[in-house]
Amino acid sequence: MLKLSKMTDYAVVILAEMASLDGQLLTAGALAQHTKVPEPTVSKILKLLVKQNLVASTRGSNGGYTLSKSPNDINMAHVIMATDGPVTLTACVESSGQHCDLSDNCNVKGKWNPVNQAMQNALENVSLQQMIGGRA
Amino acid sequence: MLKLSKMTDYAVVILAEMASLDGQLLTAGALAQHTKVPEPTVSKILKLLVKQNLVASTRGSNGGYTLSKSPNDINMAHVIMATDGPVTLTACVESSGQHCDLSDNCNVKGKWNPVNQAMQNALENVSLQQMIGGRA
DNA sequence: TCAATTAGTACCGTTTTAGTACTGATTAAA
DNA sequence: TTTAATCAGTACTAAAACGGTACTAATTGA
Ligand code: FES
Ligand code: FES
Repeated sequence: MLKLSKMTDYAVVILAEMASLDGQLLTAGALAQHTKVPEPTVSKILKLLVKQNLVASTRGSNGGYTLSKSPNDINMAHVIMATDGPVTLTACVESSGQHCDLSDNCNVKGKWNPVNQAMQNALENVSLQQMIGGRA
Repeated sequence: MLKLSKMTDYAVVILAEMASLDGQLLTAGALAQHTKVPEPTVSKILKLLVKQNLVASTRGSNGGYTLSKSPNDINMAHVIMATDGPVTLTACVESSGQHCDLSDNCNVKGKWNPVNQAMQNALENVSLQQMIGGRA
């Protein structure tokens, strides 16, 4: 249905909360309370975001999470990559690595690539800062 | 994963085949043979496309399907609408009609709307003609 | 009447997704 | 050194979405 997963939706809400309290080290539990997203899910998402270096974690007692970049430098394409994997509109997009059954006698082979790229670009041009209402 | 369904993928392949044989009345079976898409699936997709007035059907013996518009006037957003429903990136996009659990204290409410619109526009600007390789 | 063909609906099996649970590693503080 | 808090990683389960199929009804030309 050309939709984002709930994970991505949640991830943006969580990131937005972190941005609004920038600099603070927040635990998964605290973020769950603030955002009303179930805590185990928050934890799961934060781990994914750490892997993409969108947030930094501090382990141990008094640990927590904080943004590892400025909200201006975090874009939606990157967040989606973290939670849902790369943007690949169809199985036959080059970057997908997958093989399409129809590729032998397909009359639209490769034609999705530029469309896919356009989507990617559009998402890269939306920053977390914009998602929390800022202009820049 | 921000991907299109296989249905949409197939639909475009089928439409492209129809475009390349423009004017001819083609049965679901014939299109299945040409495209290698399983026939029942072809039938299902054609029915969806008829509902959106992208193809016209003729019933009865010697019946079949044909494009109801020029390939220039068929765009990907419309095809996606036929096979997957409207483009709604997240549950909280205005046009989705759905209600988001987090909407009460959500700090990114409504912020997906322009992004969603950008996607929609990008898809509207890709015609079937372009998908079959034509410039215009 | 008969055969071809689309229309509509309903169903099932598989895959994907969301959510949960559990164990292990790290760190600060008592 | 012990304890408690916290993140890391993995594995599992339940629910939803999706792809595919089957079946019946309606339409039309011969
Ligand atoms: S639909 Fe996959 S290669 Fe064309
Ligand atoms: S995430 Fe749904 S309203 Fe904000």
